[in-house]
Amino acid sequence: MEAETELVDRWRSLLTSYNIVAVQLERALQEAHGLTLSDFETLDRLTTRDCDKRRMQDLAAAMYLSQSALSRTVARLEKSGLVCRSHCEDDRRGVFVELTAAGFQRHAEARKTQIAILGEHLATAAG
Amino acid sequence: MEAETELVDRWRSLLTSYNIVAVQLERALQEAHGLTLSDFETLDRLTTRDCDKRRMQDLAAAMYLSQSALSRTVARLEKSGLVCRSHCEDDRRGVFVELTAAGFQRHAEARKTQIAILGEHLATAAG
DNA sequence: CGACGCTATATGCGTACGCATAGAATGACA
DNA sequence: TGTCATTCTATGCGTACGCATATAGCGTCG
Repeated sequence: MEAETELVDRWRSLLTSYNIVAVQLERALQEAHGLTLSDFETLDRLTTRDCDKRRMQDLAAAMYLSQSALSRTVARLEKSGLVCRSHCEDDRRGVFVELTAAGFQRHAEARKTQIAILGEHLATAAG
Repeated sequence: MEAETELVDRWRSLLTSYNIVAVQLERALQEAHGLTLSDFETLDRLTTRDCDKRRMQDLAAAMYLSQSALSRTVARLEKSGLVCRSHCEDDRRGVFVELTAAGFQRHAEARKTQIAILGEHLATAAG
């Protein structure tokens, strides 16, 4: 089947593009801001929506992380003072995650790094 | 800058596409064949070249893995009997990695799973 | 030959991950 | 109200990862 090798080639290409960018981005965010890629993505989800307060499940649905990984990511961010968690009043199983001022600021700084890395490596990677 | 948001959008798109496929592929390979995505990619690199015997450094260069991760991946594969390692005679620092018969077979089976998952999720993911 | 710098691979260590499950709160129904 | 299935988040556990470093072999220059 020719379709099979074409499919595999497309995947290989996606894999390569992703990793070229992700490796650089991960390293840059860690060194410059002490953030994991997941940390940054989580902050990013919290800024790019209309409301800065979101339930865990909404975040989880929008992200690629497993539920447990997201829980720990938010725990890390809270420990660093970048977000805070509060119980939802209507449904007390739920947890709201909210950006702090420090979280806003850290995200804004990290975004500059992100843009720089993307400019440097995404064009190359994506062809 | 409009160029910035366009750049970020492209990255977000790449990130999403990659993860949709990678998550499914990782799970399917693990469940059906007991292989990590890295395991499979390593086997794949060993079959798709003219020669089935490659040095670690050649593998490392072709892959996204760090050197240490590749070393451990090959160790796993050897423990499972899918590859074997042998010292290079010309340069005894070097290590050759060679597919075993079992490795060939496992790869061939896993490739069917790969194709199936790609067919199912790559089109959707890549749009 | 001997010391030194360089390269190739392996390993100690700490971290983020996913899976399975625990724990807490909800809603429905007897 | 009491029970029970369900939903939402957190956590125990084992695994793969990257970074830094150890180990082993190479080549050069004296």
